[in-house]
Amino acid sequence: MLELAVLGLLHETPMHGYELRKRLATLLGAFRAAFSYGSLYPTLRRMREAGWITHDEPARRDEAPPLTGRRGRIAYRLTPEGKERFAELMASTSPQAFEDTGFGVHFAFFSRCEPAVRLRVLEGRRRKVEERREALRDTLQRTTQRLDAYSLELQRHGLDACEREVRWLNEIIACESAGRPPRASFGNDADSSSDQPHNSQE
Amino acid sequence: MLELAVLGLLHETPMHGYELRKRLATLLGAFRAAFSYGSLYPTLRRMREAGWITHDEPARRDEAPPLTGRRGRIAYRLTPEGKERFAELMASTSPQAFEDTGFGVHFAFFSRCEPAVRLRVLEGRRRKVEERREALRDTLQRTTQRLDAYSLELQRHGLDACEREVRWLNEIIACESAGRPPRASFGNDADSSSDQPHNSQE
DNA sequence: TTCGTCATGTAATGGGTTACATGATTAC
DNA sequence: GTAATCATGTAACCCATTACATGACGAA
Repeated sequence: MLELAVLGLLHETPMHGYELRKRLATLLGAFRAAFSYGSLYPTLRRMREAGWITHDEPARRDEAPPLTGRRGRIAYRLTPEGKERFAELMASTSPQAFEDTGFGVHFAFFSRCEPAVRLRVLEGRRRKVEERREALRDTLQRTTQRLDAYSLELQRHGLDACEREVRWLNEIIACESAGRPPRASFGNDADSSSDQPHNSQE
Repeated sequence: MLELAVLGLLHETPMHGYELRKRLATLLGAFRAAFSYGSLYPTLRRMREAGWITHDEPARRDEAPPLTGRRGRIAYRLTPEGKERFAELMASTSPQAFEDTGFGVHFAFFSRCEPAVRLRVLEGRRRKVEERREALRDTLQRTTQRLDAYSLELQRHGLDACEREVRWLNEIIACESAGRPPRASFGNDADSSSDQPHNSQE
């Protein structure tokens, strides 16, 4: 997941580790705590060795220090192989992609991938959530189980969350099928028609 | 977490590994996939070595096979030290206890612990979710960030989930303060007044 | 000069998963 | 007798975390 997340962010613009981590924190904050440096930096090294990313030479101190002068930073950018790798990971239908975190990371980078891939991920996720929902309905109906009040409440809350997510997914899938990004209600009506390269409408 | 979960289940009645896992799967199914045997059995061994649990001798084949005849099963039960350990883990205010999974496990065993502990866990969780909620509101308001439509939608959905959970927690906290278990709406009106040892009503 | 934040990294550890190996019991 | 499921376990690995070490830079 970290690898995909890094590829996703660098897909747009080069960045150094520290910034990468901050951007990731806000981007994935809806469903996950920030990744730690202890996993980020080793991952960056691995990815560099694998050839997915390169780092521009850090600005040397003996040359003119760049603007605000920060010097030790290492800006990474995607290689062509990295772009391929990104597409590959986004498209992979491994069960991981439909788990909470995996799905979240995929979703966050949906604008960087093809509509067909988005649809497959969304439908995979929906299937998974529906399964969980059915399981929860089962447990709640078979009161034979005699769960205590707290466990029951937990199941109920979980079921509610599942139902809600399925509805949400359905909305988004509907948008996708209509060939447009999700509802832009709620303030931000500046429709960015710029980065929608993949839709011929049909 | 697995350790706490096992202690929690065995708190009620002895059980063998396989059953433990199934029970856990339905009990925690609302927010987590089942634990694998690969983590369950080693954990059971660790816990036995630590003295939290013991296993009754497996029924010997050369004696009368017990009823349906299953033989290899090893039923574990809690030792007094295990009970203490359970109370200790339930009461610990480590940040872990307020994470998604950690909180879920705690909540699932609320009926096995004291009201004061429940309240602390619930309030800790609420604080955590509120923090996340504020962070999400921030990101959504500072549209300066120029997130794409998908990321925006993700944040929105996340924010919604946070708000919902806070409301849910508030309900439950209200019940706790009133000295009664969560609302028993929705069918199961067989009020089990049996296992509520801690409430004098006030 | 000292403190906070930016910035990069390593070592040890943790808490789980997957895949595998084994065998008893039950139902057909 | 054979397939499904019950039941226990090990070994290898994975992906991340915590704690630690280092140091530059800007502001007080």
